[in-house]
Amino acid sequence: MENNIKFLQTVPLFNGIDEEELTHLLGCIGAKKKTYVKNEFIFLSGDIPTSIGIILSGRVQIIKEDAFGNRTILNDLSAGAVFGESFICGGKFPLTVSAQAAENSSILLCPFDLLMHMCPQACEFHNTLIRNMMVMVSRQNIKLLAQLEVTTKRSLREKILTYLAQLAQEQNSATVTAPLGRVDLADFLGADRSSLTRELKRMQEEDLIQYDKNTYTLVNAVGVK
Amino acid sequence: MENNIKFLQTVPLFNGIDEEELTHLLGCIGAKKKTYVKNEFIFLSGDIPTSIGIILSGRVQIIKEDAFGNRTILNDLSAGAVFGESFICGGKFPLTVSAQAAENSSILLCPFDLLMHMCPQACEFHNTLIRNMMVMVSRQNIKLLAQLEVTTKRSLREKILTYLAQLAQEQNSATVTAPLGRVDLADFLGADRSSLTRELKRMQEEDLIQYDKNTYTLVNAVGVK
DNA sequence: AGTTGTATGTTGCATTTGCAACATAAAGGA
DNA sequence: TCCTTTATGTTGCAAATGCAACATACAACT
Repeated sequence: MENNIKFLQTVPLFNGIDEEELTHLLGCIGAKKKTYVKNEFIFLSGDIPTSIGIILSGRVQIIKEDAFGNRTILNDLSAGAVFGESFICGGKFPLTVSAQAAENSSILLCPFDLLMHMCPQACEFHNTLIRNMMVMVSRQNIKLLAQLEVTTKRSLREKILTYLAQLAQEQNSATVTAPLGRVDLADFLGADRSSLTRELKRMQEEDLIQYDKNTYTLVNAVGVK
Repeated sequence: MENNIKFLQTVPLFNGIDEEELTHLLGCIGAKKKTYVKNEFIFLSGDIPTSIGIILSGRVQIIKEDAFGNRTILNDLSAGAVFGESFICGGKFPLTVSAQAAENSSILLCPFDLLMHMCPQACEFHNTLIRNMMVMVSRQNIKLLAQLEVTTKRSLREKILTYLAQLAQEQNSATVTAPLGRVDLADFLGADRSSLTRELKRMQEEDLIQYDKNTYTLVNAVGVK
């Protein structure tokens, strides 16, 4: 666990909390390390969570599956990311989404339930933790708004362009590398995979974009160099 | 302002903060009441906000407009609601959305910028405020996830059914009243208004739903009475 | 009541899109 | 290396959908 502590100190959630405090905290609440194989579910929609998850290594996707088997990827998280916190911090809501290991992953499960709901005087760094959490959830919020901007677009082409424009802004380049393959990207956009490929091809033919695998270049992009 | 204090005490953000503290707080940070006429913008996309808004009366919509003039309604808020907080609490991000008065409204603008970023020892109730904010932003997060569930649906019919199912769960009834009219609902679903009307009509013909104005009944709904 | 502006309903039409089915390519394991 | 699995590309087709244009209904204001 010791080498994990060093890593955990770099995680935004534990900003401003020193090594001893962190060691004490994790022991005190009974955090447990657990490994998951690819495609294994970490949290399941419908459960009432008591722990947040912190990714020590690997990759986790937050997904939503409906009765028809349609899958939507809501988030794609890598080492250092925290998940499940909204449902804990909002006050014990049943999960409306699932967390699934996108590859073999090592997760630290922290029973934050008590921590978030007990009296604020519990520990001196308790308030720091809540403040960090507020910042993280707020940013997550902004991220969700960005995704909504994509998914509410009326045509697939607009969705693709909006998504690529967001990546371009993040990566500050008109040539961007998407973290998702075709299957996952289609799920993210809320579209059919074959429709996505088809539209990408059309857009390339019309010289709107150029792409190879998961690298895309916006041609005549405005606002980015 | 006195009668506003009574009202503000009922707002979740100020949970656990008593009248004197609240009066002091608002004076200290320089909160200002301002009125807006219908359709007036309160916050504009691109601005870096320094205040959060609290609705004293009226109705405010959080919207996103793109270059083509497509408008998406991200949220529809009434008295007591707070907006703009994610961009303050996440750490001074430029707004990616706008806030617009949906009817004549009275708004309390609270310069929370400093408050959220200054040293935690500022006031004794400062930590209460941050905790409240964390809970609110987390819930907002869950709400955004619900909206994503709707907008990522692959067909308009599924979007409508998902939206109505969510309302049915909230209102615990198979007959629900939507807070949005056709125009706004179409924007919310990310669809064309005429397509929405057409699909609603078809669904009624197929006896999936029944509706009149903004009241909808799910026929053969599962999970609700 | 009359006027104006906005919300809503309706319809034809071209286009987009999901869906299914199949081919090919790439990746991972035995 | 071979085999299996998964990802990706391709295409035909029917259905869904955006769009434009217009009619009607409703609400607000004078």
